Amino acid sequence: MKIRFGYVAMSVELKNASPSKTITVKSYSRLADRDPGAALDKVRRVASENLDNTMRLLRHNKASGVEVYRFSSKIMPLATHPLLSEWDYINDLSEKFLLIGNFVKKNNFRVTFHPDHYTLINSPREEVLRSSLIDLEHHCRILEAMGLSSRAKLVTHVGGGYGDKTGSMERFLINWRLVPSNITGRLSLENDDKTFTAVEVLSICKILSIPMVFDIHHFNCNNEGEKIEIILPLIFTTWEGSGLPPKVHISSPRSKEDFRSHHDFVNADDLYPFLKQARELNRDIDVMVEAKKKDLAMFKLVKELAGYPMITQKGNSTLLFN
DNA sequence: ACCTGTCAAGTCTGG
DNA sequence: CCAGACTTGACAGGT
Repeated sequence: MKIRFGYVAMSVELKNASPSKTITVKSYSRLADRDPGAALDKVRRVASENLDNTMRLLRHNKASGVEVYRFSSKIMPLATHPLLSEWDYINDLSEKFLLIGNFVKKNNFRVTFHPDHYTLINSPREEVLRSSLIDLEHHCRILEAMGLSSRAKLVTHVGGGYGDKTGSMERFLINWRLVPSNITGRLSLENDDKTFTAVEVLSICKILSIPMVFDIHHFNCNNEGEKIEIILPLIFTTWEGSGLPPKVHISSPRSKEDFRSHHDFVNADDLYPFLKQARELNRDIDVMVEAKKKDLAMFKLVKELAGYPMITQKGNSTLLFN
C-alpha cells in the first residue's frame, strides 16, 4: 500500500511564497475612488503574485517529492466580491493558470481546492446559496483555466445544522439539483467536527454518487461511537470510478482543553492506527496534513511513521506499508 | 522593524 | 435580537 502525503496552501520551508496575498475592501475602495485603473492594477498584481508563488510552491513540491497539494482558496483576491464583478481574471491571467495546470499534469500531482466555510450548499437562505454557487463556480473556473480534469476536486462540508440536521441534509439534496454539472462533477464532501458525522456525510455521498473525504480528527471530535473498520470500506468505495485513491485528512488536537483546534504538528500515533485499518483494505491512499507548521509538519510526520512497524519511507513524503 | 486591531462572506451560542 | 466566537493569514495603521 502506497501512502502519499500533502499539505495545505503555504510552505514553512519556502520563504516569502504566500499564495494568499490580498487587499482589503476598504483599501481597494479608497484607491478606486481616486483612480479606478490603479485599483484594478493593484488587484491584478496581487493575483499575479499569488499565481507566481503557487508555481514556486509546486516546484518546491516537485523537488521534495510532494505530489499532493491544496491550492489556497484566497488565490484570487476579492474575485467574487461584487466590487470586482467586471474583472475577468480568468482571461486576464490565463497564461499563468495554464502554466500551473501543465506543471500539475506533467508531474501527476493531485490538487484540490477547499472553498471556505462561507460556502454552504444547504443554506435555507436563497442569497447564501446564490453566493455559494458563485464561489464554487469561481473555484471550478480556475481549475478549468488550468486545463485540469474533474480529478482536480473541490472539497467542502455539508453545511449548517440549522437546528434540524435531518431537514438540513434533505435540503442539501434538494439544493444539489441547482448546482451546475461542472461543479457537481468536481465536488467531494468531508465530515466536520461539530455537525455532520462521517456516517451522515457518507449517506449523502452514496445518494449523490460523489467521493467522500474522511477527516480523522473531525471523526474523533464528532461521532456516535461508530467503528472505523465498519465505515471505512464504505467510504473508500465512494472513490471507485474516480480514478483517484481515497483521500484522508489528518491533524492533531492543539490540547486536551482545546481539542478541536489544530496543533502545530501531527502526532504519528493519531494516524498510525488508521493506516493499519486502511492496510486491511489494501488500497493506496492520499493523506492531507492539516497542521499549522504545514509542509514542515508533513515531513516530520512521514519521518516518524517510517520508524513504525511494516512501514518504509520512499522519498520525503511517501510511505509504503507492507 | 515590530505590534495590534481588523478583515467579504455564515452559523451558532449565550447574554 | 444582537454581540462575539469560531479560525486564519495577512492587511493596515500605528509606534
